[in-house]
Amino acid sequence: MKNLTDRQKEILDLIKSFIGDYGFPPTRAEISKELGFKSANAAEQHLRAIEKKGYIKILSGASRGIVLSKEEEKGIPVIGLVAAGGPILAQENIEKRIPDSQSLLSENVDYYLRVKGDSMVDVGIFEEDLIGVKKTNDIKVGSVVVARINDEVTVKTLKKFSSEEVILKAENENYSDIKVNPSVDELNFEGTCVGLLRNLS
Amino acid sequence: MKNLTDRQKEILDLIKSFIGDYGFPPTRAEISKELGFKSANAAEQHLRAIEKKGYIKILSGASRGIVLSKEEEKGIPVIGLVAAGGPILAQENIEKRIPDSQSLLSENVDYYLRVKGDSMVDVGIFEEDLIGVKKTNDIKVGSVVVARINDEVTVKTLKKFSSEEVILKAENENYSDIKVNPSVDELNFEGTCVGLLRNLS
DNA sequence: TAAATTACTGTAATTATATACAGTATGTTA
DNA sequence: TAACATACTGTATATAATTACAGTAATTTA
Repeated sequence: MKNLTDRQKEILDLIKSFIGDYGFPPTRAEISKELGFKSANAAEQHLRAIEKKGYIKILSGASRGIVLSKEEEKGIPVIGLVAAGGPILAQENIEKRIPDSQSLLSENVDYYLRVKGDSMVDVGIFEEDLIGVKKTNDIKVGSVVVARINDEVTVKTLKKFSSEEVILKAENENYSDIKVNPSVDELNFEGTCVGLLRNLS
Repeated sequence: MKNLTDRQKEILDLIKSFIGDYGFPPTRAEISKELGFKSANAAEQHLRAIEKKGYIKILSGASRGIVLSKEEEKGIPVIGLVAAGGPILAQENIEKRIPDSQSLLSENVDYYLRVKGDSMVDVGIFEEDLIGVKKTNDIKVGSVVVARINDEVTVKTLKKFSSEEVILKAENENYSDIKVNPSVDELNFEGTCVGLLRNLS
Protein backbone atom coordinates (compact mmCIF):
# COMPACT_ATOMS: atom_id res chain seq x y z
CA MET A 1 0.00 0.00 0.00
CA LYS A 2 1.33 3.37 -1.03
CA ASN A 3 2.48 5.75 1.66
CA LEU A 4 0.34 8.62 2.76
CA THR A 5 1.69 12.13 2.92
CA ASP A 6 1.81 13.83 6.30
CA ARG A 7 -1.29 15.82 5.51
CA GLN A 8 -3.15 12.74 4.35
CA LYS A 9 -2.12 10.91 7.49
CA GLU A 10 -3.46 13.80 9.49
CA ILE A 11 -6.79 13.53 7.75
CA LEU A 12 -6.97 9.76 8.20
CA ASP A 13 -6.19 10.16 11.89
CA LEU A 14 -8.87 12.78 12.17
CA ILE A 15 -11.39 10.42 10.62
CA LYS A 16 -10.46 7.66 13.03
CA SER A 17 -10.62 9.89 16.05
CA PHE A 18 -13.92 11.37 14.88
CA ILE A 19 -15.36 7.88 14.59
CA GLY A 20 -13.99 7.14 18.05
CA ASP A 21 -15.75 10.21 19.43
CA TYR A 22 -19.07 10.11 17.63
CA GLY A 23 -19.46 6.64 16.20
CA PHE A 24 -19.72 7.82 12.61
CA PRO A 25 -17.33 9.40 10.10
CA PRO A 26 -17.09 13.15 9.53
CA THR A 27 -18.46 15.05 6.55
CA ARG A 28 -16.17 16.99 4.20
CA ALA A 29 -17.27 20.18 5.88
CA GLU A 30 -16.46 18.82 9.33
CA ILE A 31 -13.01 17.72 8.22
CA SER A 32 -12.39 21.12 6.68
CA LYS A 33 -13.54 22.96 9.75
CA GLU A 34 -11.32 20.85 11.99
CA LEU A 35 -8.24 21.37 9.83
CA GLY A 36 -8.97 24.94 8.93
CA PHE A 37 -9.73 24.51 5.22
CA LYS A 38 -11.89 27.22 3.80
CA SER A 39 -13.30 24.93 1.17
CA ALA A 40 -14.95 21.57 1.76
CA ASN A 41 -13.47 20.56 -1.53
CA ALA A 42 -10.01 20.43 0.03
CA ALA A 43 -11.25 17.58 2.20
CA GLU A 44 -12.96 15.93 -0.75
CA GLN A 45 -9.76 15.84 -2.74
CA HIS A 46 -7.71 14.54 0.16
CA LEU A 47 -10.26 11.79 0.65
CA ARG A 48 -9.99 10.82 -3.01
CA ALA A 49 -6.22 10.70 -2.72
CA ILE A 50 -6.41 8.56 0.43
CA GLU A 51 -8.93 6.28 -1.25
CA LYS A 52 -6.66 5.93 -4.26
CA LYS A 53 -3.93 4.73 -1.94
CA GLY A 54 -6.25 2.14 -0.49
CA TYR A 55 -6.70 3.33 3.08
CA ILE A 56 -10.39 4.14 2.83
CA LYS A 57 -13.34 3.53 0.59
CA ILE A 58 -15.78 6.27 -0.29
CA LEU A 59 -19.37 5.20 -0.83
CA SER A 60 -20.72 7.49 -3.48
CA GLY A 61 -23.86 9.41 -2.62
CA ALA A 62 -23.93 8.32 0.99
CA SER A 63 -23.47 11.02 3.57
CA ARG A 64 -20.51 10.27 5.81
CA GLY A 65 -19.82 7.33 3.52
CA ILE A 66 -16.22 6.86 4.49
CA VAL A 67 -15.29 3.27 5.24
CA LEU A 68 -11.92 2.47 6.74
CA SER A 69 -10.09 -0.31 4.98
CA LYS A 70 -9.51 -3.58 6.82
CA GLU A 71 -5.87 -2.88 7.51
CA GLU A 72 -6.75 0.49 8.90
CA GLU A 73 -9.53 -0.46 11.23
CA LYS A 74 -7.86 -3.60 12.35
CA GLY A 75 -5.49 -2.40 14.84
CA ILE A 76 -2.62 -3.72 16.74
CA PRO A 77 -0.21 -6.23 15.22
CA VAL A 78 0.63 -9.41 17.04
CA ILE A 79 4.24 -10.47 16.60
CA GLY A 80 4.89 -14.17 16.74
CA LEU A 81 8.52 -14.84 16.12
CA VAL A 82 10.96 -12.13 15.23
CA ALA A 83 13.14 -12.85 12.26
CA ALA A 84 16.65 -12.10 13.39
CA GLY A 85 18.04 -8.91 12.00
CA GLY A 86 15.01 -7.06 10.69
CA PRO A 87 12.70 -4.68 12.45
CA ILE A 88 10.16 -6.25 14.79
CA LEU A 89 7.23 -4.71 12.98
CA ALA A 90 8.26 -6.01 9.57
CA GLN A 91 5.33 -7.45 7.65
CA GLU A 92 6.65 -11.00 7.84
CA ASN A 93 6.61 -10.92 11.61
CA ILE A 94 2.98 -9.89 11.89
CA GLU A 95 0.96 -12.92 12.81
CA LYS A 96 -2.40 -11.17 12.89
CA ARG A 97 -3.97 -7.98 14.10
CA ILE A 98 -6.32 -7.47 16.98
CA PRO A 99 -8.70 -4.55 17.28
CA ASP A 100 -7.48 -1.45 19.00
CA SER A 101 -9.42 -1.04 22.21
CA GLN A 102 -8.14 2.10 23.80
CA SER A 103 -9.46 1.58 27.23
CA LEU A 104 -8.38 -2.03 27.37
CA LEU A 105 -4.89 -1.36 28.55
CA SER A 106 -4.29 1.99 30.13
CA GLU A 107 -1.29 2.88 28.00
CA ASN A 108 -1.14 2.73 24.25
CA VAL A 109 0.18 -0.50 22.88
CA ASP A 110 2.17 -0.43 19.66
CA TYR A 111 2.24 -4.18 19.23
CA TYR A 112 1.74 -7.46 21.03
CA LEU A 113 4.63 -9.88 21.30
CA ARG A 114 4.07 -13.57 21.87
CA VAL A 115 6.26 -14.70 24.74
CA LYS A 116 8.62 -17.59 24.17
CA GLY A 117 10.19 -19.48 27.04
CA ASP A 118 9.64 -19.40 30.77
CA SER A 119 12.22 -16.85 31.82
CA MET A 120 9.63 -14.46 33.27
CA VAL A 121 7.27 -16.77 35.12
CA ASP A 122 8.01 -15.24 38.52
CA VAL A 123 6.27 -12.03 37.47
CA GLY A 124 3.43 -14.00 35.95
CA ILE A 125 4.52 -13.82 32.33
CA PHE A 126 4.12 -17.27 30.83
CA GLU A 127 4.97 -18.85 27.50
CA GLU A 128 2.45 -17.94 24.78
CA ASP A 129 1.21 -14.90 26.69
CA LEU A 130 0.93 -11.77 24.61
CA ILE A 131 2.71 -8.82 26.12
CA GLY A 132 1.61 -5.37 25.08
CA VAL A 133 4.66 -3.37 24.07
CA LYS A 134 4.92 0.37 23.82
CA LYS A 135 7.72 1.67 21.65
CA THR A 136 9.67 4.10 23.74
CA ASN A 137 13.21 5.11 24.55
CA ASP A 138 12.10 6.13 28.00
CA ILE A 139 13.28 2.93 29.62
CA LYS A 140 13.13 2.64 33.39
CA VAL A 141 15.07 0.38 35.71
CA GLY A 142 12.67 -2.11 37.23
CA SER A 143 10.31 -2.31 34.30
CA VAL A 144 9.91 -5.19 31.90
CA VAL A 145 11.54 -4.29 28.62
CA VAL A 146 11.86 -5.69 25.13
CA ALA A 147 15.54 -5.55 24.25
CA ARG A 148 17.49 -6.52 21.20
CA ILE A 149 21.00 -7.80 21.82
CA ASN A 150 22.97 -8.48 18.67
CA ASP A 151 19.84 -9.12 16.64
CA GLU A 152 18.23 -11.30 19.24
CA VAL A 153 15.03 -10.05 20.82
CA THR A 154 14.41 -10.81 24.47
CA VAL A 155 11.96 -9.84 27.21
CA LYS A 156 13.50 -9.19 30.63
CA THR A 157 13.39 -6.89 33.62
CA LEU A 158 15.84 -4.01 33.37
CA LYS A 159 17.94 -4.21 36.51
CA LYS A 160 20.82 -1.83 35.82
CA PHE A 161 21.37 0.71 33.12
CA SER A 162 24.63 2.60 32.72
CA SER A 163 26.98 3.34 29.90
CA GLU A 164 29.39 0.64 31.02
CA GLU A 165 26.97 -2.09 31.90
CA VAL A 166 23.37 -3.04 31.36
CA ILE A 167 21.88 -5.89 33.37
CA LEU A 168 18.77 -7.68 32.20
CA LYS A 169 17.20 -9.94 34.76
CA ALA A 170 15.29 -13.10 34.04
CA GLU A 171 12.42 -13.53 36.49
CA ASN A 172 13.06 -17.20 37.03
CA GLU A 173 15.59 -18.59 39.48
CA ASN A 174 16.80 -21.10 36.91
CA TYR A 175 18.12 -18.35 34.68
CA SER A 176 20.96 -15.98 35.38
CA ASP A 177 21.18 -12.29 34.62
CA ILE A 178 22.27 -11.11 31.20
CA LYS A 179 25.07 -8.61 31.44
CA VAL A 180 25.71 -6.48 28.41
CA ASN A 181 28.42 -3.99 27.72
CA PRO A 182 26.78 -1.54 25.32
CA SER A 183 30.11 -0.54 23.83
CA VAL A 184 30.87 -4.12 22.88
CA ASP A 185 27.50 -5.60 22.06
CA GLU A 186 24.81 -3.97 20.05
CA LEU A 187 21.95 -3.22 22.41
CA ASN A 188 18.66 -1.59 21.54
CA PHE A 189 15.50 -1.19 23.53
CA GLU A 190 12.47 -1.93 21.45
CA GLY A 191 10.02 -0.82 24.09
CA THR A 192 8.46 -1.29 27.48
CA CYS A 193 5.90 -3.86 28.45
CA VAL A 194 2.69 -2.12 29.45
CA GLY A 195 0.26 -4.98 29.58
CA LEU A 196 -0.46 -8.63 29.13
CA LEU A 197 -3.05 -10.79 27.43
CA ARG A 198 -3.48 -14.48 27.99
CA ASN A 199 -5.77 -16.99 26.37
CA LEU A 200 -6.80 -19.78 28.66
CA SER A 201 -8.94 -22.85 28.09
CA MET B 1 -33.90 2.26 31.71
CA LYS B 2 -37.36 1.71 30.31
CA ASN B 3 -38.00 -1.34 28.22
CA LEU B 4 -38.17 -1.17 24.48
CA THR B 5 -41.07 -2.59 22.54
CA ASP B 6 -40.37 -5.45 20.16
CA ARG B 7 -40.49 -3.12 17.19
CA GLN B 8 -38.15 -0.65 18.86
CA LYS B 9 -35.75 -3.46 19.72
CA GLU B 10 -35.82 -4.49 16.09
CA ILE B 11 -34.88 -0.99 15.03
CA LEU B 12 -32.09 -0.73 17.59
CA ASP B 13 -30.71 -4.07 16.44
CA LEU B 14 -30.86 -2.89 12.86
CA ILE B 15 -28.87 0.22 13.77
CA LYS B 16 -26.23 -1.86 15.50
CA SER B 17 -25.90 -4.32 12.67
CA PHE B 18 -25.80 -1.50 10.13
CA ILE B 19 -22.94 0.09 12.04
CA GLY B 20 -21.24 -3.28 12.13
CA ASP B 21 -21.57 -3.60 8.37
CA TYR B 22 -20.79 -0.08 7.20
CA GLY B 23 -19.10 1.70 10.07
CA PHE B 24 -21.74 4.41 10.33
CA PRO B 25 -25.39 4.56 11.39
CA PRO B 26 -28.28 4.36 8.92
CA THR B 27 -30.45 7.24 7.79
CA ARG B 28 -34.20 7.30 8.43
CA ALA B 29 -34.75 6.36 4.82
CA GLU B 30 -32.40 3.41 5.07
CA ILE B 31 -34.10 2.14 8.23
CA SER B 32 -37.48 2.50 6.56
CA LYS B 33 -36.39 0.68 3.46
CA GLU B 34 -34.96 -2.17 5.50
CA LEU B 35 -38.09 -2.60 7.60
CA GLY B 36 -40.52 -1.87 4.80
CA PHE B 37 -41.88 1.47 6.04
CA LYS B 38 -43.31 3.59 3.31
CA SER B 39 -42.50 6.78 5.16
CA ALA B 40 -39.15 7.81 6.53
CA ASN B 41 -41.07 9.45 9.29
CA ALA B 42 -41.95 6.07 10.75
CA ALA B 43 -38.27 5.57 11.42
CA GLU B 44 -37.93 9.09 12.76
CA GLN B 45 -40.64 8.55 15.31
CA HIS B 46 -39.28 5.22 16.40
CA LEU B 47 -35.88 6.82 16.88
CA ARG B 48 -37.42 9.55 19.04
CA ALA B 49 -39.13 6.91 21.15
CA ILE B 50 -35.91 4.92 21.53
CA GLU B 51 -34.04 8.10 22.43
CA LYS B 52 -36.67 8.95 25.03
CA LYS B 53 -36.01 5.60 26.66
CA GLY B 54 -32.32 6.33 26.77
CA TYR B 55 -30.88 3.77 24.39
CA ILE B 56 -29.63 6.21 21.79
CA LYS B 57 -28.95 9.90 21.38
CA ILE B 58 -29.94 11.78 18.25
CA LEU B 59 -27.67 14.63 17.25
CA SER B 60 -29.92 17.22 15.70
CA GLY B 61 -29.06 18.35 12.23
CA ALA B 62 -26.32 15.83 11.71
CA SER B 63 -26.87 13.23 9.04
CA ARG B 64 -26.68 9.73 10.46
CA GLY B 65 -26.39 11.40 13.85
CA ILE B 66 -27.43 8.40 15.88
CA VAL B 67 -25.18 7.69 18.83
CA LEU B 68 -25.56 4.48 20.79
CA SER B 69 -25.66 5.03 24.52
CA LYS B 70 -22.79 3.70 26.59
CA GLU B 71 -24.75 0.73 27.80
CA GLU B 72 -25.73 -0.10 24.27
CA GLU B 73 -22.25 0.05 22.89
CA LYS B 74 -22.00 -3.22 24.72
CA GLY B 75 -18.60 -3.11 26.12
CA ILE B 76 -17.76 -6.07 28.27
CA PRO B 77 -18.34 -5.25 31.92
CA VAL B 78 -15.45 -5.24 34.34
CA ILE B 79 -16.44 -6.47 37.78
CA GLY B 80 -14.47 -5.02 40.64
CA LEU B 81 -15.78 -6.37 43.90
CA VAL B 82 -18.80 -8.57 44.09
CA ALA B 83 -21.35 -7.55 46.65
CA ALA B 84 -22.12 -10.67 48.61
CA GLY B 85 -25.46 -12.19 47.80
CA GLY B 86 -26.45 -10.56 44.52
CA PRO B 87 -25.70 -11.60 41.00
CA ILE B 88 -22.19 -10.86 39.75
CA LEU B 89 -23.43 -8.81 36.83
CA ALA B 90 -25.60 -6.55 38.95
CA GLN B 91 -25.26 -2.92 38.02
CA GLU B 92 -23.56 -1.97 41.26
CA ASN B 93 -20.73 -4.40 40.60
CA ILE B 94 -19.87 -3.04 37.17
CA GLU B 95 -16.78 -0.93 37.48
CA LYS B 96 -16.57 0.04 33.83
CA ARG B 97 -16.95 -1.48 30.41
CA ILE B 98 -14.27 -2.19 27.90
CA PRO B 99 -14.89 -2.52 24.19
CA ASP B 100 -15.76 -5.91 22.84
CA SER B 101 -12.86 -7.09 20.73
CA GLN B 102 -13.89 -10.44 19.42
CA SER B 103 -10.56 -11.65 18.25
CA LEU B 104 -8.76 -10.51 21.37
CA LEU B 105 -9.42 -13.63 23.36
CA SER B 106 -10.33 -16.68 21.38
CA GLU B 107 -13.43 -17.50 23.35
CA ASN B 108 -16.24 -15.12 24.11
CA VAL B 109 -15.91 -13.32 27.39
CA ASP B 110 -19.06 -12.42 29.30
CA TYR B 111 -17.31 -10.26 31.83
CA TYR B 112 -13.94 -9.44 33.32
CA LEU B 113 -13.34 -10.00 37.01
CA ARG B 114 -10.66 -8.12 38.88
CA VAL B 115 -8.60 -10.61 40.85
CA LYS B 116 -8.22 -10.11 44.58
CA GLY B 117 -5.51 -11.86 46.55
CA ASP B 118 -2.59 -14.02 45.55
CA SER B 119 -4.13 -17.44 45.70
CA MET B 120 -3.49 -18.13 42.00
CA VAL B 121 0.02 -16.79 41.46
CA ASP B 122 1.45 -20.18 40.56
CA VAL B 123 -0.54 -20.18 37.33
CA GLY B 124 0.40 -16.57 36.68
CA ILE B 125 -2.81 -14.95 37.90
CA PHE B 126 -1.86 -11.99 40.04
CA GLU B 127 -3.77 -9.53 42.18
CA GLU B 128 -5.47 -6.81 40.09
CA ASP B 129 -5.30 -8.89 36.91
CA LEU B 130 -8.53 -9.03 34.97
CA ILE B 131 -9.66 -12.52 34.19
CA GLY B 132 -12.01 -13.01 31.28
CA VAL B 133 -14.93 -15.13 32.41
CA LYS B 134 -17.33 -17.05 30.25
CA LYS B 135 -20.64 -17.93 31.81
CA THR B 136 -21.10 -21.64 31.40
CA ASN B 137 -22.24 -24.70 33.26
CA ASP B 138 -19.84 -26.81 31.29
CA ILE B 139 -17.21 -26.84 34.00
CA LYS B 140 -14.16 -29.02 33.53
CA VAL B 141 -11.80 -30.44 36.10
CA GLY B 142 -8.45 -28.75 35.70
CA SER B 143 -9.74 -25.42 34.49
CA VAL B 144 -9.80 -22.19 36.40
CA VAL B 145 -13.34 -21.47 37.51
CA VAL B 146 -15.28 -18.71 39.16
CA ALA B 147 -17.28 -20.31 41.94
CA ARG B 148 -19.69 -18.97 44.48
CA ILE B 149 -19.71 -20.71 47.83
CA ASN B 150 -22.39 -19.49 50.18
CA ASP B 151 -22.51 -16.05 48.57
CA GLU B 152 -18.76 -15.68 48.41
CA VAL B 153 -17.18 -15.51 44.99
CA THR B 154 -13.79 -17.09 44.47
CA VAL B 155 -11.43 -17.97 41.63
CA LYS B 156 -9.74 -21.36 41.85
CA THR B 157 -8.74 -24.40 39.86
CA LEU B 158 -11.37 -27.12 39.86
CA LYS B 159 -9.61 -30.24 41.12
CA LYS B 160 -12.44 -32.64 41.81
CA PHE B 161 -16.11 -32.57 40.97
CA SER B 162 -18.57 -35.11 42.25
CA SER B 163 -21.92 -35.02 43.95
CA GLU B 164 -20.37 -35.73 47.34
CA GLU B 165 -17.36 -33.50 47.15
CA VAL B 166 -16.01 -30.61 45.14
CA ILE B 167 -12.39 -29.58 45.58
CA LEU B 168 -11.21 -26.13 44.59
CA LYS B 169 -7.47 -25.72 44.50
CA ALA B 170 -5.60 -22.52 45.22
CA GLU B 171 -2.54 -22.27 43.01
CA ASN B 172 -0.30 -21.09 45.81
CA GLU B 173 1.46 -23.40 48.24
CA ASN B 174 0.52 -21.14 51.15
CA TYR B 175 -3.15 -21.88 50.66
CA SER B 176 -4.90 -25.14 51.16
CA ASP B 177 -7.62 -26.69 49.04
CA ILE B 178 -11.23 -25.75 49.58
CA LYS B 179 -13.42 -28.80 50.02
CA VAL B 180 -17.10 -28.30 49.57
CA ASN B 181 -19.96 -30.68 50.07
CA PRO B 182 -22.58 -29.50 47.59
CA SER B 183 -25.41 -30.93 49.65
CA VAL B 184 -24.38 -28.91 52.68
CA ASP B 185 -23.01 -25.71 51.23
CA GLU B 186 -24.52 -23.71 48.46
CA LEU B 187 -22.19 -23.98 45.50
CA ASN B 188 -22.62 -22.38 42.10
CA PHE B 189 -20.27 -22.07 39.19
CA GLU B 190 -20.39 -18.63 37.71
CA GLY B 191 -18.17 -19.48 34.81
CA THR B 192 -14.84 -20.53 33.44
CA CYS B 193 -11.79 -18.39 33.06
CA VAL B 194 -10.93 -18.12 29.37
CA GLY B 195 -8.40 -15.32 29.39
CA LEU B 196 -6.44 -12.75 31.26
CA LEU B 197 -5.62 -9.07 30.95
CA ARG B 198 -2.96 -7.30 32.93
CA ASN B 199 -2.00 -3.66 33.03
CA LEU B 200 1.65 -3.12 33.73
CA SER B 201 3.68 0.06 34.13
C1' DT C 1 -62.85 6.25 29.96
C1' DA C 2 -59.82 9.82 28.76
C1' DA C 3 -55.06 10.39 27.81
C1' DA C 4 -50.99 8.55 26.31
C1' DT C 5 -48.23 5.36 23.69
C1' DT C 6 -47.38 2.62 19.73
C1' DA C 7 -47.17 2.10 14.93
C1' DC C 8 -47.56 3.70 11.03
C1' DT C 9 -48.74 6.82 5.83
C1' DG C 10 -48.06 11.03 3.29
C1' DT C 11 -46.38 15.69 2.15
C1' DA C 12 -43.22 19.16 2.28
C1' DA C 13 -39.69 22.41 3.72
C1' DT C 14 -35.16 23.27 5.16
C1' DT C 15 -30.69 22.18 5.71
C1' DA C 16 -26.83 19.00 5.29
C1' DT C 17 -23.79 16.83 2.19
C1' DA C 18 -21.43 15.15 -1.77
C1' DT C 19 -19.32 16.44 -5.54
C1' DA C 20 -18.41 18.58 -10.15
C1' DC C 21 -15.95 22.42 -12.29
C1' DA C 22 -12.69 26.28 -12.49
C1' DG C 23 -8.70 28.13 -10.58
C1' DT C 24 -3.76 29.04 -8.08
C1' DA C 25 0.65 27.57 -6.46
C1' DT C 26 4.43 24.37 -5.30
C1' DG C 27 6.84 20.25 -5.37
C1' DT C 28 7.92 15.51 -7.49
C1' DT C 29 8.47 12.13 -10.96
C1' DA C 30 9.12 10.30 -15.67
C1' DT D 1 10.60 19.75 -19.21
C1' DA D 2 6.15 18.00 -19.50
C1' DA D 3 3.08 15.44 -16.78
C1' DC D 4 1.61 14.47 -12.44
C1' DA D 5 0.82 14.80 -7.42
C1' DT D 6 0.04 17.73 -3.54
C1' DA D 7 -2.47 21.22 -1.29
C1' DC D 8 -5.44 24.18 -1.32
C1' DT D 9 -9.70 28.49 -2.50
C1' DG D 10 -14.16 29.46 -4.38
C1' DT D 11 -18.63 28.67 -6.59
C1' DA D 12 -22.45 26.00 -7.65
C1' DT D 13 -25.79 22.35 -7.72
C1' DA D 14 -28.16 18.05 -7.29
C1' DT D 15 -29.45 15.11 -4.01
C1' DA D 16 -29.28 13.12 0.63
C1' DA D 17 -31.22 13.62 5.03
C1' DT D 18 -33.52 15.63 8.92
C1' DT D 19 -37.55 16.90 10.63
C1' DA D 20 -41.94 19.52 11.14
C1' DC D 21 -46.93 19.04 10.35
C1' DA D 22 -51.26 16.54 9.39
C1' DG D 23 -53.47 12.37 9.58
C1' DT D 24 -55.33 7.16 10.80
C1' DA D 25 -55.79 3.30 13.83
C1' DA D 26 -54.93 0.01 17.55
C1' DT D 27 -53.32 -0.76 22.13
C1' DT D 28 -51.90 0.47 26.80
C1' DT D 29 -51.87 3.12 30.92
C1' DA D 30 -53.67 6.29 34.39
